[in-house]
Amino acid sequence: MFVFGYITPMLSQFWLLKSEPTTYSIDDLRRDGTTYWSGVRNFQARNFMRDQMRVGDGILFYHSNIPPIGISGFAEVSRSGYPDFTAWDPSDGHYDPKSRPDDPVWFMVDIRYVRHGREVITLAQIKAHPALQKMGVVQRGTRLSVQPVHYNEWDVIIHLA
DNA sequence: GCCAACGTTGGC
DNA sequence: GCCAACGTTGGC
Repeated sequence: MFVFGYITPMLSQFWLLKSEPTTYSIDDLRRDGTTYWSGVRNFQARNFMRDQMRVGDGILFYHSNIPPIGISGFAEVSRSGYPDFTAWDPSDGHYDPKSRPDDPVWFMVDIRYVRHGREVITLAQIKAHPALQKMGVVQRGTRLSVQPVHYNEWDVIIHLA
């Protein structure tokens, strides 16, 4: 746990964020250092970002769709939830006229790059690991792009990576 | 490219 | 409130 410098790790929370690497990859995050996690248009995922994610929370960065599919690296929350301004821009692909600056519907957080994994922890590895069977990414039909991760799962994964 | 599962929309 | 149709997600 000292990887992240936490004194009391149980006070932190852990999350998994999905991204298609052709859209935004762990390499992009390393280059940028930090980024805002905009464009999430799912209410449950929004609620996690708006209400629960806190500065310092650990993030598993997951590459979806394009092999190698799996956890490619680690990040942390660097700013807690605030309105996703891309929803207000008609020229943005994630524009949503129901969200307005005086009454925002969609929220985002900022995240900061921490490190790459030594190699991608593949979905196949996750599926094969007895301690990781409850993770959203291995449960049928769970498509949430922002999901909570249990401390025990986080612990297993950082030791794999 | 296929397709199952999901979330949203809109008619009623 | 129900539910069919539709668009999207995301593994394979």
